[in-house]
Amino acid sequence: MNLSLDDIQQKFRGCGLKSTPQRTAIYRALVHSTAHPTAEDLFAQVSPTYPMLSLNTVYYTLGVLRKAGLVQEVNIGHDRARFDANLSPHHHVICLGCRTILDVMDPRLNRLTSPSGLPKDFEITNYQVAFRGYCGPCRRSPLLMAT
Amino acid sequence: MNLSLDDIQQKFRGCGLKSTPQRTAIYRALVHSTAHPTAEDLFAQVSPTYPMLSLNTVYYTLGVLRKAGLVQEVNIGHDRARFDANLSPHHHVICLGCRTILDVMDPRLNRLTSPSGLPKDFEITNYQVAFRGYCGPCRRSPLLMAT
DNA sequence: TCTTGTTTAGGAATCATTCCTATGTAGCAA
DNA sequence: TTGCTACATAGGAATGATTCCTAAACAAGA
Ligand SMILES: [Mn+2]
Ligand SMILES: [Mn+2]
Ligand SMILES: [Zn+2]
Ligand SMILES: [Zn+2]
Repeated sequence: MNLSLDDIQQKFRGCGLKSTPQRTAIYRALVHSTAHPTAEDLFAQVSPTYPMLSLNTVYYTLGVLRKAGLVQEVNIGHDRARFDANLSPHHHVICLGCRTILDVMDPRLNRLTSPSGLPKDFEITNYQVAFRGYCGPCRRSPLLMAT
Repeated sequence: MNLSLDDIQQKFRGCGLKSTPQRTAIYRALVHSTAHPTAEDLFAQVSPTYPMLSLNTVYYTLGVLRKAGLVQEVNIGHDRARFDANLSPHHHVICLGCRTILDVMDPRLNRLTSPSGLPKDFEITNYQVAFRGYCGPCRRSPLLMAT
């Protein structure tokens, strides 16, 4: 993941998106992260360089990028939304202790066939596997384990 | 799913849970549903028979039942929480139009092996496959399709 | 029956996200 | 280069699901 500012502007133009400093910075922070950050995480990361940045703009920008297909929302749990600029087909493993989300790129998981027992007229567009468990550090300090 | 009131009281006692009319009614409504209802759905369903019921109690009860292992939260999207009393290992298919959640019982999905590329000390406790797409009715009225 | 810890109802609080709106600006065309 | 216009931004208010708080009710065991 090493996109230059020019690459990003290129990408924005290709999608018919205006290129603004805030938008570029937010997308860049997301592309360079593998942590599946929240809107607030991104706000905290970009804020120092753009002190006027509003959290609202982060939400708006993420919405725009999502509609443009540059960003996906990772739907883990019903708590706060987390975002991912990694568009290659992949899956996730979530630590129930620290809520870390790791990418799972195992190609075997991308070859699941349509499941049996579906209504015939249901059309599946994609699927995602979510593994849950506890990472090493969280296993060693079980005090913090969530229910 | 045809649990009598006695069966439910039995089950509660087996888990060390007190048996109250509200708790029984809420669990019964959930057991008899395959719609993965929200707390408010359950409140609306049980309310007519218990006019004094508080939505708060529904949340509290669902929390108790979840901790007791009688109910699972189905983590689809980060919007409102939906609940499931079906404890047999199964997966879900979600219609992105009407947000319906259907059970997927295909046994092949319960035999996925641990994915490659995980940190060695990560311990996976379970996983869930979420298929997304559009059901027949939603495909035929694309006006309502969500982004 | 008495006691006690749990459960309930209802109201207030929280907090992520969305809505509203005035101002700013990117990108295009003259 | 300049001006226009639609889109973007900031900031404050509103929303809505969920949680917190507290007093009263009650299930279950002694
Ligand atoms: Mn990812
Ligand atoms: Mn289910
Ligand atoms: Zn962890
Ligand atoms: Zn549908």
